[in-house]
Amino acid sequence: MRNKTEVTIYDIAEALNISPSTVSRALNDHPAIRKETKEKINKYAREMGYQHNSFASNLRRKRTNTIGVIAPRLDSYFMSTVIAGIEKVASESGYNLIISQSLESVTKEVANVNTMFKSRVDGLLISFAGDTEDISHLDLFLRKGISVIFFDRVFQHPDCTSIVIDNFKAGYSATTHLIEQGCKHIAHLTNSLQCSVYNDRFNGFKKALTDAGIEYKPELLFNIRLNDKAGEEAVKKISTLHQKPDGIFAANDTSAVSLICNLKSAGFKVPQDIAVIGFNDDPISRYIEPNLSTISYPGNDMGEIAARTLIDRLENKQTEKKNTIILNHEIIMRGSSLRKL
Amino acid sequence: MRNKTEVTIYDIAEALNISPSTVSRALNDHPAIRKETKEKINKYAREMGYQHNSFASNLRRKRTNTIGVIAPRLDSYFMSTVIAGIEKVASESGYNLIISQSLESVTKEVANVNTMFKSRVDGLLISFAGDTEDISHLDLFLRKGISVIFFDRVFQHPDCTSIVIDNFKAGYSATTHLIEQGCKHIAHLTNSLQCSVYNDRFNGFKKALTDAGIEYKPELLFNIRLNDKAGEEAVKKISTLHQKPDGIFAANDTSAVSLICNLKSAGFKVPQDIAVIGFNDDPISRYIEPNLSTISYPGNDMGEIAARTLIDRLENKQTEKKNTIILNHEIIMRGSSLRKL
DNA sequence: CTGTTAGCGCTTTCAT
DNA sequence: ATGAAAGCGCTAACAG
Repeated sequence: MRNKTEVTIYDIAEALNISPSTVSRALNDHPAIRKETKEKINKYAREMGYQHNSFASNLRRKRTNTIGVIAPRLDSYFMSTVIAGIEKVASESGYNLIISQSLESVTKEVANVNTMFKSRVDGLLISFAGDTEDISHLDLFLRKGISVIFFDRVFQHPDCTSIVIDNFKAGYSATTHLIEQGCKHIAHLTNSLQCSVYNDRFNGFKKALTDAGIEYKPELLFNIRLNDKAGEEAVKKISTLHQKPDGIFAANDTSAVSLICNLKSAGFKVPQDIAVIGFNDDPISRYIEPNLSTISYPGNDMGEIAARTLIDRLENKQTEKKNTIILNHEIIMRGSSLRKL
Repeated sequence: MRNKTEVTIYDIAEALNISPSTVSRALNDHPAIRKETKEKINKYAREMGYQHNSFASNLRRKRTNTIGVIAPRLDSYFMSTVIAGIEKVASESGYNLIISQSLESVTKEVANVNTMFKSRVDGLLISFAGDTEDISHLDLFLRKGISVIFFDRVFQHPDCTSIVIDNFKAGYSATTHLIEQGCKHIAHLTNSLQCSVYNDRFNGFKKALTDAGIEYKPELLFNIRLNDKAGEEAVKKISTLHQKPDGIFAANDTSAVSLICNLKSAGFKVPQDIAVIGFNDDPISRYIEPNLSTISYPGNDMGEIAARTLIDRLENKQTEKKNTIILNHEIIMRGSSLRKL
């Protein structure tokens, strides 16, 4: 497909009667090349339509200037802001990105990790699938000393920095907010607790209850898939309960919105009968009626910091090596939880 | 960072006392290698943790087995389904993906195209930014005979196949649906008409009006950015009109949903005062109240077909070379447009 | 400041 | 069915 007549540094060298190494250095802005020489070379290279061949370069330098990103899904609002943040920092620093999604399956995650390894990424950013139980699939990276940074859905590992928000505290805040609104019988809608973020939110939830003198009732913990069908299932579960909850903390906005819809269809008033708070500050939270209270999640910051941390390490600009970096969250109060309006 | 002791085909060759070429062939499942030899080599390679070095391979073969994808945005529901479709077909056929977004800016699009070219993708899939006026930035691809396929937001070009839905027909259907619901004074909310999809929808809109004996009124064409602020601006424009519209066809769901919210805040009843139909069948259309009528847009199919078309061409499995492939759409009727319910 | 030279790891023609 | 050898385009010692 490609034309055979690619312009190489040899062509430039020959035409300008200098050596290929000088051309290479000039093109890479090496300090030890005279300014005029550089200009001459750059000008000619541009004229000839020279294109840097990164394969040859990578092969030689044993680096790729590429960062791998693996996320559970790409198509949530939160994740798309994270990716945007990563992309910004990476491209500013001259790194390319390879992005893939595990679709919440550890099997695909393992495959993705292997692909990233074969692509010889210089470093890896990863947020784990919901059913990932251990991180031995990262061993091939860690054994070779290739940097791996976790974000959002993390595990504890001595060699890997994690970028997170304080999900415990956020879960605590969300629950406390419902309690302050007069809720006494609060349910929690969440995914498998295997996943760090959900487990932390759940623990924050429990602690808030305890601190308020409310007993935690296991039948009010709904473990379901937090997608757009979540509300349906949750309402089904609620209908089987003698005492209905008067407040629900949903661990993400997708499920919270679905929940509000289904609660309304089932005849519950939100927030009068049941108050709802979500998690993520997804734009949809501003369209549902009543507008959804939620926890804002700084996706952009998370992406930028994750990428910056990785790149600093790649370039040995290590500041202090922290094991966990915790970002701030905020609670956003809207109609769905404001019972005393 | 990387360990120095990468296992190469030379290491394997030496250990097994055969030539590197045989190892290379065996690893690539070349037919002219004895089965036992292959097995021996594969076994040893696995044991030694051999990893194929695609840079060396790419350098030598002058192919990358990589497809580039450029989209205006990654974070819409529609686009994420397209990407999912592309990824499925590409990975099934052994191709990697490089994905980037133009963020609706032709400047960034040009930069992305150049990056893709430097990355030496084997082929390119592209959907254009809203302000792209011509496609001369693709010349460096076309001049070298590298395949480019357009999807969704397309231009006409003799060398490039376009994968689209029939936006004219869809715009016609959407408008006709409003007319059938009794609307006589219909507005159209759309982006810059420079963009193929919006222009076609607009023309369908106009034709439907004409066919129904309704005069097209330029003051009912609202050219604005179709984001979550669109509704606000549209309602502002509506408030300046003597005769309010009784139906609005919005060219995407994001703007339609924002519009419904703002119409309601402004005291209009939807659909009684103003009926609304959107475009895309974004999940949010099922949450807004009343639920949004819309046009379903087969993102997954579009992605799969685009990738398949490109890969077939890369591998010279060209069936008939079509210039445009048109996918079917469907009209989805929900509450927001159903005035006679 | 610039040139010489030797690979990086792989594929592939040509030869056997 | 296998091997020898050349070279993809670039970089980086080392030498001057």
